Formats: sequence, structure tokens, C-alpha cells
Amino acid sequence: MMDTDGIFDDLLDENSVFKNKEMLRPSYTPDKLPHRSDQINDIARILVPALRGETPSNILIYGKTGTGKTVAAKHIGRELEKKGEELNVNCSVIYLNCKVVDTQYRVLAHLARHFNKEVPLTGWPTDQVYQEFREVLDNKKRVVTIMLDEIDKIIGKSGDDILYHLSRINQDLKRAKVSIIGISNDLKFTDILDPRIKSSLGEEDIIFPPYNADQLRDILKQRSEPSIKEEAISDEVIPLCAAFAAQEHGDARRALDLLRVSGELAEKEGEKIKEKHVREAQDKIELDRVVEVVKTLPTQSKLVLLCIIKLKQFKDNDLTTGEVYEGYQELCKRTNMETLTQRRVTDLISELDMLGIINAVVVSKGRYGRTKEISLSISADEIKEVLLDDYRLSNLKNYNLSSSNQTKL
DNA sequence: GTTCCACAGGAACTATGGGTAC
DNA sequence: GTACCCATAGTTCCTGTGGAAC
Repeated sequence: MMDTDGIFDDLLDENSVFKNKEMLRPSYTPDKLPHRSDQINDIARILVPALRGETPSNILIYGKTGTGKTVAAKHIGRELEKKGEELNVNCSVIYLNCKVVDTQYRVLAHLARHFNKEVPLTGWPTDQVYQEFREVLDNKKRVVTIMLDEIDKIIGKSGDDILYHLSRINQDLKRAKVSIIGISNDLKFTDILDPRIKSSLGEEDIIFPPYNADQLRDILKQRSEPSIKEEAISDEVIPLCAAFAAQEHGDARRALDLLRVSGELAEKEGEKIKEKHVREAQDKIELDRVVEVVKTLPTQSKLVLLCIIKLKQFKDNDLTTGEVYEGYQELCKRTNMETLTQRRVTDLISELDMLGIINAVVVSKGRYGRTKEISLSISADEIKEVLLDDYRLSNLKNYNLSSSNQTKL
């Protein structure tokens, strides 16, 4: 008999700080959305013709991540379908995330399948899928609201055509009526839209502004009451989570993540949630984000990053593009990898900068040229481990860049 | 004021691979 | 099955640039 029998019994018996952790996950849609009643009422006012069997105006919803756009849209969608059932009006809402369903063909196929029309994953001409969708949609009287989340992800990716078709589909329909809700993080995405699509799609614009710290506190209170045991949380925790998330452009998702991770850390230590757990959670979330980004970098970017980390071991002040490129060439030779041009490596450095992994500033050193000063903005040790996990880079574990390189530094 | 360095970064192009049309 | 389209990654070529040195 193994002494690990009943391991789950022990863990289940542990004092948990949570009553229902699921309510703190971003995927959970609450019944009430604090501080979004104006936006919800505006959208509802635009959609109410659907309940009378008329076509609602198309809507574009804008707002940064974590401002409640998707949650609000889904909430309204549910309410609309519920009310439609009560009133015996055939009113349906189809939600699509354009980051996942990201081509014209896939969008149309997804819509057709919603009405039980079988469409192969590939093979049909897009026009045929459109025709099939239109026919199945129009076979009875109904009002359909199509929600296209992250709509900016299909713009310019043959997505202009699908938006053009969908925004004009009502002209080809006899019984059914369609309205479109586009949801975007990018306030400027309509700038690159065809003006014809822009005018028909954006009949109504709704903006979701970022939450401030007070509003985030209300949201956290509302979610924490049913999800965290009252005696398991200190008073300062919610205001601190709200303050941290308010600094990150008022992101409610970040605030909820902070609270959930703080709870998990406190639970692991068998304590109630305190300020220190929030601060630890803040670091953990940031590190997890960076680790995730680094893991999914292309190998060449990983090599550039590893080169920067290795060079920084021997140099206190910032590195220049030239130094990094020299070191990078050496690592390429060592790993038998193809060496990219300096032009390309410059771009990779800029990309790493944009991801917040390194900090690269263009500086002029007068007669000694113009370059980028590069420093790390993350903890080198943890990221180095992640990079060396890549089998193509693993033989660089104990390799130091050549002495000629280091003496120059 | 001019020169010069060490790049930055734009533009135009090619190669490649996956999706789409027929 | 094949031709075509398009996005992405990368290259080559080029002009532009801030400021120390002269």
C-alpha cells in the first residue's frame, strides 16, 4: 500500500479561501455589470427593434481590454434571446471571435453551421458558402444579431469582403433580418476600412471607457462576496488590487486575475489573503506573461534574447546593436543556425522591445555613431531557463561568448 | 559650420507555406 | 490535384540622423 493513498482527501480538507473560484475567472459572465449601465442601455435601445421583428442598426463597440465590452455584449445577447422567447419572436444572437474564426470562409461556414447547414472545413468556393448561409438564414422569418468580437483581426485579411457582404446581406433577404455588432480593442481600426463598409457597419458607435480605481473596487467587491470567504480576506486587499489594475489602463480582467492569484497564493500558505499576496500575485502574473511570450517567440528572436542575456553577464552598462549582432553571429555558428542580416536583427530587437522583454532606446554617440542602447527589463535567470528549454538552444547552456567579444565590452 | 560614425528604419523585392478557387 | 492568392519572414539597397570631434 502506498502512503500517497487519499492525497486528494487531504487537499480537499485544507482550509480554502474560496467559496466559488470560477466566479473570478474572465470566462464567467455575471448577471449584473457595475458601471456599465449607460453602455448597456444604449446597446439595448439600439437592439430593441429586433423584438418587434424589425432590423436594428449595426453597432461598433470600442474599448481597451478588460473594459467589459465582450461581457456586456454577451449579457445583452442572452437577455435579447430570453425576451424574444417570452414574446414569441424568433430572435437569435450568434457570437464569433474573429481571432479564432479568422478568415472569410471560416466566418461564413461558422454562421451556416449555426443554422445546421453542413459546410466542409475547406473545399467550397466562398461564394457558395455565402449562398448556402443566406438561403438557410432566409428560410423563415427571424432577426439575427451577429456579434463579431475582435473584428479588427480580420480587417485586411480578406475580412473586408466578409464585412461588406454581411453589412449588405439585408438587401438579399426576404424573410430574415440581420444586424451586426462589431467589437474592437483598436479605436483606429475603422481608418483602414473601406468607406462603404465603415458607413454601414458603424451606424452607431458605443465607447467603453477604462474603469477607474473606485469602479474596479466595486466590481471586485461584487465578485468577491460570492466567491471568497469573508473571513479569508483582509480589508486592504480589494483596494490594492483595484489600484494596481487601474494603473494598467483600468483593466477589470487584470483586477480579477490579481484577486484570484492572491487567493491561490494565500491558500497555498494556509493564510488569509493579505497585501503581500497581492504584491506577489502582481509579480507572478507579470512573470507568467513574460514566460509565456518568451516560450512562443520564434527561434531567431530567442537566440537574440539569449545573446543579450549572456552579454549582460559581463557588462553593467547598456549594450549596442553592433555588440548584440556580433554575439548573435557567434551563437548562430555554435548552434549551426542560419545567420540573419543585421537589418533583420534590428527589427527583432525592436519587437522584443515592444513586447516589454527588453528596453531599447535610440541614442546618438556623436562621432561614434547612432545606435540603440539595449537593457533587459526582466529577470534574466528565469527567462534564461525558459530559453534553454528550447532544444535548439540547449547546447548553449554552459557556453560563454568568446573572450574577444567580452574584452571589447 | 562641416565631417563622420554606426547604425535606424523605409521601400522594394524574393521565398515560402498555407489557404482558397476551380 | 493544381493553380493562384496572400500573409509572413527575410534580404538588399538605400537614405536619414544626432551629436561628438574637428
